[in-house]
Amino acid sequence: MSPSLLYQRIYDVVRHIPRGRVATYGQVAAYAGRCTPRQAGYAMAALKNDDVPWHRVINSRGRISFPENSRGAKEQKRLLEEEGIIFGPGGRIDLEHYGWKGT
DNA sequence: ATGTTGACCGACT
DNA sequence: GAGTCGGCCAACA
Repeated sequence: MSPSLLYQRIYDVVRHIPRGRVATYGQVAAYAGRCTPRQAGYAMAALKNDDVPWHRVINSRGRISFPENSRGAKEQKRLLEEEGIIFGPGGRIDLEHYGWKGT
C-alpha cells in the first residue's frame, strides 16, 4: 500500500483553494478528513513538484510557516502577493479577509 | 521497540 | 501583544 494516498487527499483539498485565498493547515486537515494539521504539514514538505498551490496554505496565525530567511518563505510570499494578497505588519495575512471559507 | 523532530494548534501565563 | 507548554501523530534515526 502507498502512504502517498493519504497525501493525495490533502493535495486535492489544497487544489480546491481558490486563487487569492488562503487556508490554514488545520483547515486543510479538517477538509481532507482523518488527518491532523501535522500531516498536512508533512504533505507539503514532501511535495516536490508545483502541481498544487501549496503556497496558499499557511498556519493558523496567518503567517508563513517557514523561517524568515528560508528560500521557500520568500517564494511563498512572492506567489501570494502575485495573487493580490496583501501582507500586513510582521508578514501577517488577514484570515478574516483572505481565509478560504470552504465551498 | 524507543527517542527525537516537525511547513501545527490551542490554551495558558 | 509575546512566550511557554502540552497534545497531537506520522516520519525518521
